[in-house]
Amino acid sequence: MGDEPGLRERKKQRTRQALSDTAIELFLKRGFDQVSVADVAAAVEVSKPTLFRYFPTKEDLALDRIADHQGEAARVVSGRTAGQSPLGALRAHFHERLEAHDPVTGLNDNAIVRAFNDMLYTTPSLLARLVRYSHRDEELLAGALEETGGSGGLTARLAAAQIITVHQRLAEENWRKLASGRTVADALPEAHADADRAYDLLGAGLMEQYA
Amino acid sequence: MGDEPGLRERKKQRTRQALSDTAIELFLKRGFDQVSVADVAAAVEVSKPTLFRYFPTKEDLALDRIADHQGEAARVVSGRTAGQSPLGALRAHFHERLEAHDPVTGLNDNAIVRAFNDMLYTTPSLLARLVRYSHRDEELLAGALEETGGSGGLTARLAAAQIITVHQRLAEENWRKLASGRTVADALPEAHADADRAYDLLGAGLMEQYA
DNA sequence: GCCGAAAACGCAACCGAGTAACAAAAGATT
DNA sequence: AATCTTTTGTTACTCGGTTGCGTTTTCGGC
Repeated sequence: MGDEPGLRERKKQRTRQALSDTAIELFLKRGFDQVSVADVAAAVEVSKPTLFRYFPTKEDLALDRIADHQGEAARVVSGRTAGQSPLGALRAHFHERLEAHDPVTGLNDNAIVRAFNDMLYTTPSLLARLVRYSHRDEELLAGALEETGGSGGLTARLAAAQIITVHQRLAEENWRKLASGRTVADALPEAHADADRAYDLLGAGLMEQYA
Repeated sequence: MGDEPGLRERKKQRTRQALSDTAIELFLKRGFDQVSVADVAAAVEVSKPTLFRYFPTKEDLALDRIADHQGEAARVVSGRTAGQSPLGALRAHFHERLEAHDPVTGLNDNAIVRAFNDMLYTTPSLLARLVRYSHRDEELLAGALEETGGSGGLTARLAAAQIITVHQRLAEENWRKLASGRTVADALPEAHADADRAYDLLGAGLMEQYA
């Protein structure tokens, strides 16, 4: 019953990791569009078809590093402490991530993370792929919300869509702050305030402002 | 000072139209991925580079027909009657479009429109391109909302993002209804109810349900 | 330790989207 | 009619992604 991965599996993991690492390194150094998949394959000493056996598209090659965040929002809702509301849990979690300078919040000035975010937000095809990822996130979140017995399926889907969208815009806003040269320390209080503003809006609706 | 379009301009318009029409016809008949841009160019008796001088990507070629809806939400807000709230104007407008069976609502069972929507929602690259269109829509709407003096820039952007997202989900929901074989007449009342539900949610927030 | 089945890989050729360079044609201008 | 400008066609190329096929590598049972 020795259930260790086995040699084959370990090699695959290593190849996969090498591809992702090398790709990101090259992308950050020369720019996403200035690096061909053939370049990456050559650098890892692997054939082009092999590369595509690991990653379905060039974009996935670049986004692998953030793919494990899949379903985070759903997990936060499902795993919230008793007596906590879904929205409350999400809000608290976002503030936590902000405090931890989690790259997903857009608020992180590690050089590599910043370069990565810059690449993300300035490369249309990556942004498009990212949208597909968040679409999956949205479905998962909708599922989790429906579990709470809150309301019908449509309501859950609408709520999930709004929440995921707002997260994206908050991250984008934070990235913009840093892109204009500010430091994390400087922008952090504002980021918290923005998040509160966003969650107040999500919770209480747009009526006060726009009706 | 005769300012009529001139022969050259007229020819260009006609070529552009022919490209879009022929492309959509072929796409609907054989499927987006089963038609190459070379096929379209050949059918219009135009060279491939010429085609790309009119449409930057294959996707734009397919989406040209719906491109004129750009900025509709923003126009509704800017052009609302005095005393009407932005949210109220958008809600009323959506109900109107629903009643008119406007394709943008997803609720239209004309054979061609349905085939077009099916193509849209089942072709990832088209969906991705559509996302970019709505991103522009969102910016325009955010601008219009800011004009109303409602609130700060971030609030306007968040509100715009939520509104556009909700529109998309409503259209998707309506498309789903028809895709499962129902008729417009049958689904229309539900679609109105869904829209009201969505706008209630937008206006009053998610608090009642999820907090 | 050996051997057969699977899995993974490399190679080479291919397809389709999109672009560049330059020459040819057609509309506009005087 | 001669000229200038805009648009077009041709050819050839790059790059992302796929396919077919033969070869190597690992795994499992013996």
